[in-house]
Order: sequence, then C-alpha cells, then structure tokens
Amino acid sequence: MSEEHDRYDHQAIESRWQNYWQTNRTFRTPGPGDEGFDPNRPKFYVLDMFPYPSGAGLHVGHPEGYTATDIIARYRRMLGQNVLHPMGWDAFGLPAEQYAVQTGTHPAITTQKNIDNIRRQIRSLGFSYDWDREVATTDPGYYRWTQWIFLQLHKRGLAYLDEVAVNWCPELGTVLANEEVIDGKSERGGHPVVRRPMKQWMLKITAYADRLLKDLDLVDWPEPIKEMQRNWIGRSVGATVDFPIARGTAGDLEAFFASRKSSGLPEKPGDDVIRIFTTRPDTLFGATYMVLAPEHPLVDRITTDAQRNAVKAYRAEAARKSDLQRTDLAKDKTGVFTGGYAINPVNRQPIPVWVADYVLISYGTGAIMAVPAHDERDFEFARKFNLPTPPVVAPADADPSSFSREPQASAFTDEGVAVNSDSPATGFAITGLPTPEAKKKITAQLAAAGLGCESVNYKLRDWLFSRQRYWGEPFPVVHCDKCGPQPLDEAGLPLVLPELDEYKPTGKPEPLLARAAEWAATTCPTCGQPATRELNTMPQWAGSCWYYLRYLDPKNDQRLCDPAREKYWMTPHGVDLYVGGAEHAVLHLLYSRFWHKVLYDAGVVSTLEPFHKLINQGMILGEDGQKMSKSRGNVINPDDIISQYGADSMRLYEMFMGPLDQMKPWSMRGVEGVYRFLQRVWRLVVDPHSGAVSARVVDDAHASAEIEKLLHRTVKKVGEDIDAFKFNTAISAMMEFVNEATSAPRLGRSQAERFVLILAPFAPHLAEELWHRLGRADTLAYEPWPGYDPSMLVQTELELPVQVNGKLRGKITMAADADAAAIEAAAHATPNVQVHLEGKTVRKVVVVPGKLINIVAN
RNA sequence: GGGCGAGUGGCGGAACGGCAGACGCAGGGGACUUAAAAUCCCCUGGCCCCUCUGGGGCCGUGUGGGUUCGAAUCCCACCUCGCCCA
Repeated sequence: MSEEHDRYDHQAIESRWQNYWQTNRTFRTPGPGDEGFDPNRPKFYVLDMFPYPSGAGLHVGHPEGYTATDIIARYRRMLGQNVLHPMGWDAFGLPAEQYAVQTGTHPAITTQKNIDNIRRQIRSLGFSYDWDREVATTDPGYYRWTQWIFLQLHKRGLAYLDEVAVNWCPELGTVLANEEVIDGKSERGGHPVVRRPMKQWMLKITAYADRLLKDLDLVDWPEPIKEMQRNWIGRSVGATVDFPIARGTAGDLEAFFASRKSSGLPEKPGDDVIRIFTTRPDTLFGATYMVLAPEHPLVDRITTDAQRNAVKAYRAEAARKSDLQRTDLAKDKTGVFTGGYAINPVNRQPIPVWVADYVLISYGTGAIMAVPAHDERDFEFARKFNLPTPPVVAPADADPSSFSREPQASAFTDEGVAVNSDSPATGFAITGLPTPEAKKKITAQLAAAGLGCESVNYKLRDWLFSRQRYWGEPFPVVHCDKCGPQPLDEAGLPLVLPELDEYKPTGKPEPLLARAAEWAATTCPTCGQPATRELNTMPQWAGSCWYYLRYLDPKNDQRLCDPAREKYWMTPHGVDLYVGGAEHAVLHLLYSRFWHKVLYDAGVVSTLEPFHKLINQGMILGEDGQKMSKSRGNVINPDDIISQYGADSMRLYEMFMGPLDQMKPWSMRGVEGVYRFLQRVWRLVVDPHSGAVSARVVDDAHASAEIEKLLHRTVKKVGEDIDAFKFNTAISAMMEFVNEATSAPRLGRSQAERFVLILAPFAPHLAEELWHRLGRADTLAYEPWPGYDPSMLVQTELELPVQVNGKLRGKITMAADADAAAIEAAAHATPNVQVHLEGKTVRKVVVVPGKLINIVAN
C-alpha cells in the first residue's frame, strides 16, 4: 500500500504561480515608447468594466466577466498578440461618504482599504492584468484629467449652469439624475425624492444626440443594448407649433398673426405664446385643449384668479411625484383648468388650457396640444373631464367625405386619412390627405404663416452633472460676482478636495463643500477679486467616462494620454472587447460615448467610438435560483470557494455554468465537478505517489494515434469556442479529451504539453505547474497556441443514420467518400429498414453526404 | 400597453435544418477497502413490447397550427417567465 504524497494541492500551486507572475512581471505590457515593445505584433485591447471598491468586496458576479476576459487575454497572448488587459477602481461614490458620516473616517481611508481588499481578491483569482497600469478615479493624478475634460467641455459650450427642476433627495443630501430615481425613490437606498428648481451644471449631451444615434451602426454590440440606447435617445420627427394665448381683442390677435406672417417663426416663442412639439401635426384640427406641465413657466401668467388656488395646490402635489408615477398609463389622469385659453392657429378657435402632470416639463417644450380623438392619454383625460373628442383622422379604408364628425368610442392612433380638417377662414386645409402628406402639407402651411416648422425632438435631456456630495471630483470653476463663473487654468489642475471635519448631510440643498470655507474662498482667475469656488462635485459617472483611455498611459503628467499610445492601442475602432453587466447598457455607455466624441472633436482620440465589441455577462443567482442578497442568506463569497477548491476551480466553474450572457444559478456540486476534473488532469500528468511525471507519459514515438486525432479536434474546438465566447463547450471538449486520455494506456509528452497549453487560459495555475513538471523552465504565458492539422480531423469511416420517412430506423458504417448509390444500397440492406419498407413503394431517397440518408416511401 | 430575449431529462446545460439530451451534477449498480473517504467501471428522458448478456415500438424540446424528405432549430398565433421602455 502506497501513500499519495503529491496530490493536486491547489493552495500551494496557486500561491507559487501568483508569486512567480508578480515577481517576474509576467504580464507587464509594453506600449509605444516602452522598453521591449514590439510594434509588429497585432494589438488587442480587452477591457473589464472596472468595479466600485465596496466594503463588501468581490461578488461572484465580478469574476465571471473577469474570467472571460482573462481567457481571451491569455489566449491572444499565445497567438502572439500584444494584449492590453488592465484593471482599476471606480472609487468615488456615496457609500464611503456615508461610512464617513457614521464613523468620521475619511472617505479616502475607507476607499484605500476597500481597494486593497478587492485587489487582493482579484489577484487571488490569477488574472493576467498589467498591474503597472492600475488607476483609481479618486487619485488626484487621475481626476486632474477628469477636471481637464470638464474644462474642454466648458470651452466648447457643452457645460453650462442652469436653473432646472431637479430630483432632490434630502436623505442623501444631493440631487440625482433622472436615471438614479426609480418609482420616486433614490436608486441607492430607496429614499424619497422631490422635485425642486436649483442652479446646476448641465452637460449638453443633446448636441450629440444625432451622432450618438447614428454611430451605433459602427459598433458590434448586442442588438437589444443598441435598441435601448436608441430608445433612450428617442429621436422623433414632427413639428413645432405656436399657439398664442387668447388676449384682449380680436384686433390684437389679428396683429399677432400678421406680424408672424411677416417676421416668421422666432427662435424663442415669447411669453404670450404656448409652443408645443407634436409628431402628429396632421391632427391640429382635432386639438380641443392644451396641457402645460405643472412646472411650465407660463402657468402663473395664464391662470385666472378664480383658478389660482386650485392650480397652486395641484402643482404642489405634482412636485411630490416622480416622472414614472406621472406617466403610468394605467393610472387615473389628473389635472386642473387654468381658466385661460389659447388660440388654435389653424382655425383660430379658442381652446382651454389645463395643467396636468401627465405632461412632463422635461419632454419636448413641456406643453402639448391635446388631440383626444387620436391619442390614448389625451382621450382618457378628455373623457374624465368631459372635453370634446372630434375625430380628424379616419382609417385609410373609410370614405373621408362621409366620415362622421361624431366622437368615436376609443382613440384612433394609427395613420389614416385626414378628415374635418379644413378652415376656409385661415386657408389651412388637409382633408382627404393620407397622414404622411397631411403632416407635410400642414407643416409647410404653418411655416409659411410663421406659426411652426418641421422639427426633430429627442427624449434625451441634457445631463445634470452636479452633485452636492463630498466624495467626488471638485469642479475646476470659480464664481466671481463680477465675471460670473470662471474656469481655472488647466496648468493649475488638479484642484484637490479639501479636508472636512463633518460629512453629515445638512438636509438643505447646500453642497457639503460649503463647510470648507477656507478652501472655498479664493480669487477670480480673470479679475483677481475675491471669489468663491464651485461647491458642487461631479457625479460618479465622470471618472468612469474615460478610464479606458488612462490605462493607455496611466502615469503621464503632461497629457491625458500620449497620442502615439492612443493611436497604437485604439486603432482602428477603439477597445476591441468590453465586458460588463447589462445594467450599464444606457447610462455609463452613453455618457462614455458622449465624452469620447467630444474628445474626438478636440483631437485627443482618433476613433469615433470608444468600445467596438461589447458583451454583457449574465447575472449569477444563488443556489435557490433567487438573486443573491444578504437578507436571503444565499450569497456566495469568492474567497470561500478559492480557499476550498482553488482559483482555477472557481474560474473553470463560472465558465462551465452555461453561456456567458445568460442568467444562471450557482451550484456547489457543480464546483466540485470541475474540481474533480482538475484532479483528473493532475493525475493524467503527475504520479501522485512519487510526484514524478506519470509513467503513462511516454516518448512521442510511442504515442497513440487515436489520442493524437482527438487532440487535434480538441485544439480546434477550444480555439473556435474561445473566439465565439462559448467557454462552457470548450471546457466540455477538454473534459472529453481527459476522459479519453485517462483510459488510454499511453500519452505522448508533446500531447500532454499541448493539452496543458490549451487548458492554460482557463486554469492557468495548474497549467503552469504541469508545464513546469513536464520539464519546461519558463512561464507558458507566451508559448505559441498549439496548431491542428486539418488532415487529422477527417475521418475515413462514418456512421450514418438511416431514416425511413424521417424516422431513425438503423445505422450503417460507410467509407467517408462512399457515393450515394453505395449508401443507398447499404441502407436498403439494413434489416430493420427492410421491415419498415415492406409493402411500400420508395418515392424518394434523400442522401446528405456525410450526414444521413432518408428513404421516403408509402 | 409596446419592444426585446428565453422556455429542452430530477438539475446546469449541448445540439441551432439532418442520430435530441454532448459535458457536468444528482441517482442506481459494481470493483477496490476491515470500514469509510477518494478513485475506477457500468447504467440512467417517459411509457410499452419481445424469442431478454440483446433487440424493437410509441411518445417526447411551453401550447396549437404551418413550411420541409426531415423542425428543439424556420414561419404564424397563443401561454409563461425575465429584462427594457411607456
């Protein structure tokens, strides 16, 4: 009886090779200008969405994407490419600040501690990052350039201060972007949010709406993600139309229309006109009332004294609701009549103006013409408040001349033919025209009268860029009473965050930085007079908008990034592969694309888009099939898995679970399964009794030809599956190889080596160890990927299924190059086939070479 | 309400116009062992039949239709779940 002295010891192996990689800087990646850089190799930039270093550390979801990118990175290094594979920290953010409120610990200290912990966890998984390129958004050497980019935006007129209705969250002590508010509560923490007007920095992302939309065609992203971005941008074509507010005398109105006719449509509508955007100008004759959003500036002016109290109460109530609550179709419409009237420009009819919260100040002009006969929401509203609903569009198959003027039972929202849409008094006339022509004609008539124009509207709003938090990038701006807001000189950056002694939110919408009175007091860079620094900070999105560029040249203190390095790594289409969660489908990816395009216009980057191919990893659920959460107690901690089964098992299991982009539940049994596989690999090469190379590993001259063939097939499949991100089936193929190789008596040394090489991207520690034990001195990280010989893949004999009427009735073994006649003859000779053909006439025989034969008979 | 995606054994999944269930897990049987663990070998979709160390039939990829010699795969409708938008 012999003891096993040298079993698969994942802990020893993994710490040995992690130390080796670190001390030898195995994955240092030289770029242009660096020692050891080889410009002749093709480059590949494979990027993970960098994590927020939370106190809870790594979640099992993180290593899923990181393992996928690491496999790609290691594989492509073996293909001889220069692989850029960096990691960093999205380290500004609220949790560290909230912890500071509770304990008084400076957020920088908490952040550093969390980064150290999560870096340790990531290192323990053996990822091949170039740690020399690590960045943290909280590092002044990093945010100096975030501030610099802000100055470029400002210089281009893309950053401006505006008094806007914001989502103010008293609990968090900050305003939030629309995207950060869900169901009237803050996305983080679920605290109540109210709307209030405040002066804020805005970024003019709308100026890039068209390019952000169009250039989606350039990138290789999952179609649903592109679609979500398209919807978010929400481009729609229609018309802008001005409705004058009803005024004193008929003569005043005449004067208004006459002056519009001569001067044309003004840029700004003026305060006696309600400007609206509509995608259906062809329904103007059906407009029976108008609606202003509660926040609309004309509300006060138009409201009559009799209605003033009701309108005031209504506006207060609306301020407490979120946009979502306000637009929910299922919900009852609410609203209040202002007492005022506007004039429909196409027929000069006065129509009542209401205030209702189903109209959002943030969409279009914040006012609408309501056409209840042809819009669901207007129809519901009109029915509730007994407003008329005359039809002005008939279904295309109806007769327009006899079409009823009676209200219909429901809103007809499709295109059709305009009816009841002529006004001899004004000359507007579109009756009988199909919807597209009607739109065109009435828009042209409006333009001629100076009352409207064709226009494009976006759902996308400008980006609210101020936060009242402490732990974010300070704005490089000074407010001067005389000169207004003045940007700091670029050379003076970074503007470093001041120290605070207290982080608690004040409950007032005053930024926390107001507490740093000494820091805030400065002089105006333009006139030299005393001035105050901008006290807001930037949102967390800022730092993550451009981090992929800093990795290219992380230590440069002269520029954001050296142009030669940018060109080498980003040509021809940016980051080659970007992997992360689908939750960033809209915000991060849209903001990032926006900044990238601005930097492109500024000549800082050379590509139109930052990220070429995008993959979203799916969520990993708990063993109970539920989302992992502390309260459910189903959270899996990567540290536990690594200490018990090892990093290689963790990596392999996460890839074996199923397709990368799908949601899938965790299974401890599954981890044990891949752990057993790795043990089998170990025993295939190493004799566990002696620790020497197994006696099964022999000179190549004595290797099995069958195993050689299987190995070629496996090499081909693993390579192709990696290219297709089908890591689960690549692992299956390697399992099949190991099953066969284990039951074969001999394994050639080069066969063992080649198998170790294809396993290496998946289980790098074990592969390095086996490579070493097979007598190789160096790391295998840069060994060439094994090739395969296509002639080894062809089979001389094939087993072909034989079908009768599409049902499997037998199998025949044929030479691979057998002709159809021979196959047919062999099929007919099969006993079970004869049984099923008995008494039937063969009508047709389908022979698919190399696949099957189907005999059709009746 | 709209858009997109997904429904395959006891479980994760594979196959994506050509032998459904690769690979793994779980389960059953056996070998080794004083015993256990570990390891190795065999079986394993459901129902049924026969002359039973084997062989065969029917059913089966959410439901119902369709296209095709042939459909898990393509088309239409529906159901359920998930995500996004309203």
